[in-house]
Amino acid sequence: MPEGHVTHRIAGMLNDQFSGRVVESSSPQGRFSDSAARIDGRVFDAAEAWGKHMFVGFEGMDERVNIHLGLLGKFFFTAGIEPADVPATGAIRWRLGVSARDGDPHGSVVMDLRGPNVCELRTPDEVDTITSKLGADPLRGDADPERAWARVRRTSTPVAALLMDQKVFPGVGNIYRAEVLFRHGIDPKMPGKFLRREEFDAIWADLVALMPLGVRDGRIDTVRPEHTPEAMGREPRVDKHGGEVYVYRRAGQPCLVCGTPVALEEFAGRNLFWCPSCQPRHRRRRANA
DNA sequence: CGATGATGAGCAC
DNA sequence: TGCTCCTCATCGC
Repeated sequence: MPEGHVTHRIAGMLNDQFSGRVVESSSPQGRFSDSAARIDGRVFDAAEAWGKHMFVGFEGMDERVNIHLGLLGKFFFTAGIEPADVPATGAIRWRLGVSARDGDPHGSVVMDLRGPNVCELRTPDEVDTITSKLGADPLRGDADPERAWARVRRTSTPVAALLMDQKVFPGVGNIYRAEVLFRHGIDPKMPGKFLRREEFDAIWADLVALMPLGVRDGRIDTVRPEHTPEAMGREPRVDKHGGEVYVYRRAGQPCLVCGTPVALEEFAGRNLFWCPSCQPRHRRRRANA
């Protein structure tokens, strides 16, 4: 259930909680037996996030475990992973590839990984290959927006597709895509080459500002102060995705800004949400290329 | 109690 | 573009 904020949030939690600890690892479903066996009994070193990918390293081991949650994967921790819940001494246990039928993590089991797309060992070269194919991650301090702009400015690909392209905006997923386009009043179907530089800069700056809030809070909130439930005197959003948003999964409901029903269309196999009024169909513009 | 869909993405055609 | 894989809450009968 992850966009990049989840990957970065969990990498931070692992580093906070498990640094220097001996990890005992199993793969109850057998799907990730190789990875589990390789790290079993090793000392956790550090986890690093790149977009939606995570790399988990152990002392004395060049390879790292590459985890990608896909659409359905999720981490579970004992009782919210407060320090008090992690046994102070001895080995801690991770279960890589379990289901709800195996029960929630308990006792010395402090972390479960359910349903990830990927949980594989990677050599340093393989890690480089993966990360070199990703664009500049707005959640990484060293991210250079010129890499994304170089692609955006010269393609007829719609911005809605570019935002989902991990080679351009790694870590961005369906929620951040819909919300950032809404926040800047941009037609999702606008070709990248029609995006003005100042619009691109505003989108990039917004991702750099918004995504860390998702990392901090563990949910995606994108509404501006004047559109919060308190400010508008409306009921808060109740669905379990949690965050207060403008258009994501609000098809048919009135736009929080103008009241127009939020639109929904299947686009490249994914649900695309937008406000037809706040994000009017683009007029042809001078191309950037 | 089966069907559905969902914050993803690689691959075949 | 469509199929595939993964999990499980939610929905309709």
